[in-house]
Amino acid sequence: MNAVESNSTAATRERILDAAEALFAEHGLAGTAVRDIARDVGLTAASLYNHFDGKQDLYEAVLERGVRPLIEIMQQAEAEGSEERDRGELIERVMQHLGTRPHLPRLIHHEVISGGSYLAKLGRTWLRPLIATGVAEMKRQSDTNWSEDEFPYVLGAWMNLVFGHFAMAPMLGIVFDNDPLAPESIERQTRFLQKLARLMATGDSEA
Amino acid sequence: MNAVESNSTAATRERILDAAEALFAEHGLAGTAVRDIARDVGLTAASLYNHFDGKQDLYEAVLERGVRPLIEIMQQAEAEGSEERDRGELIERVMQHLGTRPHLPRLIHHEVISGGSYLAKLGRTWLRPLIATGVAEMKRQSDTNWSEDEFPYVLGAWMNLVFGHFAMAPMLGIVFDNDPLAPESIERQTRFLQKLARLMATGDSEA
Amino acid sequence: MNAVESNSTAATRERILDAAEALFAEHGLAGTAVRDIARDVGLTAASLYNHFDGKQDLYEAVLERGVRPLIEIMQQAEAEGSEERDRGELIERVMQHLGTRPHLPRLIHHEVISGGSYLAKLGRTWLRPLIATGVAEMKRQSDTNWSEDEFPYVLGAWMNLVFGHFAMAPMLGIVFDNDPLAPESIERQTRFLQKLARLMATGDSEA
Amino acid sequence: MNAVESNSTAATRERILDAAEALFAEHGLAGTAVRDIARDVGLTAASLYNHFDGKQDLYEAVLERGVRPLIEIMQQAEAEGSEERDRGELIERVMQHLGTRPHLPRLIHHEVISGGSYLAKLGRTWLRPLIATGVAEMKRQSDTNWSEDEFPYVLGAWMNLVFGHFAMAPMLGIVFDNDPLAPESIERQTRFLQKLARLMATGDSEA
DNA sequence: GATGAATGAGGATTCATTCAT
DNA sequence: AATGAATGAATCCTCATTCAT
Repeated sequence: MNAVESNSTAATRERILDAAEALFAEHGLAGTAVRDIARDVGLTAASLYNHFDGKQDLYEAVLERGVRPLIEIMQQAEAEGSEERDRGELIERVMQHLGTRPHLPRLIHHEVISGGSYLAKLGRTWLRPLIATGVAEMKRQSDTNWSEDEFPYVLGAWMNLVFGHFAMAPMLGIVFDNDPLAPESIERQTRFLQKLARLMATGDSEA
Repeated sequence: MNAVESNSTAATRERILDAAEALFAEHGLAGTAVRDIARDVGLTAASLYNHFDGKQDLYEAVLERGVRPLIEIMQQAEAEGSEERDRGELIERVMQHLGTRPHLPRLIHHEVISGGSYLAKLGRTWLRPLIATGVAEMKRQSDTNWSEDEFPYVLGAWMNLVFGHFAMAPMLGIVFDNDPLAPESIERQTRFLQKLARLMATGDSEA
Repeated sequence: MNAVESNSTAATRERILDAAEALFAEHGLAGTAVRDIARDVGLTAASLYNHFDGKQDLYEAVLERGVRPLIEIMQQAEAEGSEERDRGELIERVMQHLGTRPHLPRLIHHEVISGGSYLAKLGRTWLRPLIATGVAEMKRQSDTNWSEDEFPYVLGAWMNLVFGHFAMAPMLGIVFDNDPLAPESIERQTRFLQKLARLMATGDSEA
Repeated sequence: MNAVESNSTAATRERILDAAEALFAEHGLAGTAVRDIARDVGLTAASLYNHFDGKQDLYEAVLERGVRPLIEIMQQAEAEGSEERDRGELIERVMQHLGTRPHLPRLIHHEVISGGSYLAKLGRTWLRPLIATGVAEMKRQSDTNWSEDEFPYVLGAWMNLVFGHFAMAPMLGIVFDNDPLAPESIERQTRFLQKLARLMATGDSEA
């Protein structure tokens, strides 16, 4: 009974996180009402406080849950070493993951744009080490069009290209009259980015 | 005297737009309090209502004022015809303009991410025609690595690269420890994008 | 020029009173915005203050202008003496006047129901003397069904019958599917009240 | 416990309705501040929103609660059939009820005068059927002074006489120097109206 | 006499949060 | 764990009024 009970509450917690993620992604922290999150879960606002300490706490839990797998993908790629690693494969993994959690990029964009308090943690603690590795990696590669002081720009560009596809989806959908979040759109964007990666690295689109 | 008078009231309107632009860009529509905009202008919230019909109206005026010059830059480039036009020059013009109005990309990101009501107008009325021209243009060029059905992805990528630099500035600043909005950062990003443009078009970074 | 000028301002004053009368009658003092009155006259709210000291002042001017002719009708009837006076004729005169100023009864109802400050003046200064005369008059008449202590009820009934027709017009219109303010409706109501007056006085509908 | 709980919250709702009824009757919808209603109940304005959806909703609930018993009295009288029914008794019942809820007539007057949105419902849904029955009833009676096309005027007159006594109470109180809402005043007005009813029906005040 | 701009006061409503049940 | 009720703090907005022009 206890197990079931705590299963059930863990499930509730997760459902709250799901609802919150969707709403925070769409309306941002300020634009999302606790009551609306609760409603989407089938609860009262008061009940949320049995699971989270407050709106801010819930928001951070959503970010945490969303960002962690991304970090892990990057760290794993880093750990696998440069030999086995394939630029294209990393792109694919990240795109695949974001296709599963399409709210995440918008969530992060909101946070970044607003210069939220979670931003520093995100940037300094997680992104910076990864970037360092990325730069180190680029240095070791010889087949590149970029000089060392251009590396940050290359990495920034990748960040914008990958996240932008998801975050700007509503606009892209209108402009190009398709759904950028549909699996096949993600697939095509993945291939496009892989091709671009080859171009950027070697100037050879078939490399 | 009359000129001064209308100068003064027009100036007030402009000052309100300035303050609103900064706050909306940082906190979004929901996260910005009318009273805070007013305070930044040195007015009471009530006074704003002598100049705008409400928060929503003000928000749209800010977007309108911000987006219009962008559209004009694009339309002008389009009008100049393909001979005289230089890919690199368009990138430079847009980057220069956004350097002047660094709030704009965040503003647009907010709007896009939230799927705001202004979005449809933005996309359908202004962006789509420009995209159409862009696509037509790409078709006419032979020195390209891209097939026709990849064009939208190329154009989407450019949108994300240009706007992303400004919108994600807070994060980039933390990660790379510099100020992406500083003139020389913008300059370098411009050169980076121009180089990338050459790569994307021909696979030759020195083209 | 001066004469024209002051004519024109007097006319403006009157137009303001007209607009205010209509709005106050419909929405009451609290429910009417100064700006709406101004708009109906083609002015700005600020301009009203060139003609009236404020909302309250304007309201009282409207009441004053509306009530005065009523008082005069009553006083004139009183002055004419009992011989020449005809119950039916007084009813007719009042009904005719109210047909001309159909807002007045609603205006007065608002004031009465809210126990407004003008009420006491209205009641004590003007109505009470008239009532006194009315009572005296009824006493002198022998052809009546009413005892002396019923007189106030009779007079109150008349007040409600006459004013009610106009004040309750919106409801009567719905219930009976006609327009109680149309001249012929007023005409018929007048004849109805005259017949009722004969009944009340003598019990004889043909008297 | 549950019963107490739901008693307590239902009681709060009722207390809000009581306070709102009094204030709406005196100042109308526009003239009444939600905060004042709350204060009279011993609550914060925000708390009212736990019980009602807003000012308008509360207003309609007050009207609904007030009008329903009236409708029921009329429908019951109608159902009892004409034999057992006594004109005088219906008058008495209505007067007695209004004596209990003296705010009601002013409330309705406000609504009628302002042509409020509840008015149509009131008139069309409830009053019109009753009027139809009233007219049918009058037709069946032979001892009357009125022709068929006068019936609406007779019924309108009754409406004004009964409601007017309460709605115009503040003015009547000043003019006749008594309290029209005191039980004995209501009693006397009832007897006056009954006598008037006999006069109107047969021309015989002793019938 | 008319008006645009400014404002203090207030007014309806929302919101995050607490707490007793 | 869930909730109805309560609330202080905000938020958007309206309003009557003033004043310089």
